[in-house]
Amino acid sequence: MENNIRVRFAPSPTGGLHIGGVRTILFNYLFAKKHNGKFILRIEDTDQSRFVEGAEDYIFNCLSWCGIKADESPRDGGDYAPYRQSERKSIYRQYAEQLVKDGYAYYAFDTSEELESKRQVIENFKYDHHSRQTLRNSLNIPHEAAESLIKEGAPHVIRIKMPKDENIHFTDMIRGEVSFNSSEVDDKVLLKADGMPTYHLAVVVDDYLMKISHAFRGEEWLPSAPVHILLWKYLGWADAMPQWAHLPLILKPNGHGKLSKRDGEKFGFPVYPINWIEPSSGKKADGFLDVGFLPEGFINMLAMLGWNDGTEQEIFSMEELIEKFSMDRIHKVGAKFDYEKAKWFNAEWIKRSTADHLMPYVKPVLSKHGIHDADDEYVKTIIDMVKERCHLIGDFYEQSAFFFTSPDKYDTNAVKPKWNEEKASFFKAFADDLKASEISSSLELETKFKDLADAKGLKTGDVMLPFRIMLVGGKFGPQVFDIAQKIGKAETVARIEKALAAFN
RNA sequence: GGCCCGUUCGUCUAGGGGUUAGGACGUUAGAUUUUCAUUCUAGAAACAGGGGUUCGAUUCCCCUACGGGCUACCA
Repeated sequence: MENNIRVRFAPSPTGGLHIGGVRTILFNYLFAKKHNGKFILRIEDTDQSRFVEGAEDYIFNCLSWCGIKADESPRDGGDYAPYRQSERKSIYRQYAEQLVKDGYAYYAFDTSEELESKRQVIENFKYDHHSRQTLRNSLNIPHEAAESLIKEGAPHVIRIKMPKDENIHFTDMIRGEVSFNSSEVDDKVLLKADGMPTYHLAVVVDDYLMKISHAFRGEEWLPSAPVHILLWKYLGWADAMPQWAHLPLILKPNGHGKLSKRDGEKFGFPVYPINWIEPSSGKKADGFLDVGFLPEGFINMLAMLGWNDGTEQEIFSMEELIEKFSMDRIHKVGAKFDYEKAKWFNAEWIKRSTADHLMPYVKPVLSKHGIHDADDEYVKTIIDMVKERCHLIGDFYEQSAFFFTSPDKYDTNAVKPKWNEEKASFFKAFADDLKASEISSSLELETKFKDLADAKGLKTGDVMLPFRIMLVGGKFGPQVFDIAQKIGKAETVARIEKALAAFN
């Protein structure tokens, strides 16, 4: 089915893509897919001073891990290439000049330093309809003078000339009617001195040229929406203007401000999908992938932060999200991030996943801890045995290491106080007994264990825990006889004998 | 400061003129698991405040308070 829904997002490769950005992208993507439209990814790399090498790859890696693929992007191509703003530089100037010619914008020659010093002297200084008459711009100096200044190569920017006291209103898909008074908004720079456009110009020009139908972005853009609305009008494209949606922000867990990149370290949870090396400090910040999230759990958690389908369902796959997604159920308010709940989503996904699906995630974890050559089928049965007690992928190591290696340390506090000669002799006899017999099921093993305990005049309960400690090392793990059966008779005997030596 | 957006358990949220205000995370207690986790059962826990409108307001309107966003030649 072909339609004209074209949704876009434009991340900037200036710093890692954090979860707020990913969620905005996710909502863009869900809406596009829901309506059989196209999801377009443009790269906002016009701020060269903050551009970070490798950051664009990083964005694509993150999205790929999340299972989000753009229909058009610098990587995937499309009808409106190029998709990097830096490569579209030549396009923007002509539109900025057109605005100047039509009287909607002007050249300004003030340097950043000059404006900065004004800001320090004048409280709440704004470049607006009041102050522009006193500043160095083409509205105040003769036309010819301005022209020649530009010819001489004098540094200049192009600013929008915001009208005085005009009511600018538009309909936001999430907030409904929103209105601003144009006098409140300053004369934003559209084209910078280096010839690059600012976001304000670029977003309008690109959205127009790329035939974008829906423009979704974070709530932090709401105050500059009037600039963009005016630009659509001034460029004569009012009829083609996309529908707007300003998505709520993700807030810090304590509610004080929007979640920032530094909060990961501060609060002890990841803020990036996959690990990101902060260019300024060289510090590596683990991502959700690194701490053991499944992409399904991550996406599910993000989607539920500010959206729900109106039922009590909380677990959604990407396919279900696409099917059930609707704009009118997106919240207006920012949501505080809750890492505990995030982990719960992940645990649910681990429990619901098959061993086959989990294999590629679990294997590297085991291998990191030196468990390399385990048989795949064996690992799969182990995964099914322990997955319900794992919240993060890394938990698979602690929960299953004893299936592969004999414990080196024992929780002796759990055994020692009640340890005695009788128990020692029971285990010795049990080990000897095992050596001499064929065991095929855990039930058979259990019966043998209990019978022997009876014969020795011991309560089964008194020797169960020591047995577990011998096999596992601690008070955790699945059914003890299942473990014994899994690791096999020889290994069970070996572990009993090894532990016996350690306990005495 | 100005402008904009918002406010239901600690957190994520459902609801909507008359409800015992529902669910989930977390938390507490209990059961199951002779361990731990899972699972199950039960409990504590919310409509920011004040004015209207109305027979009736958590729901609609206004004000206040509080929170968030923006206020760059950053996005």
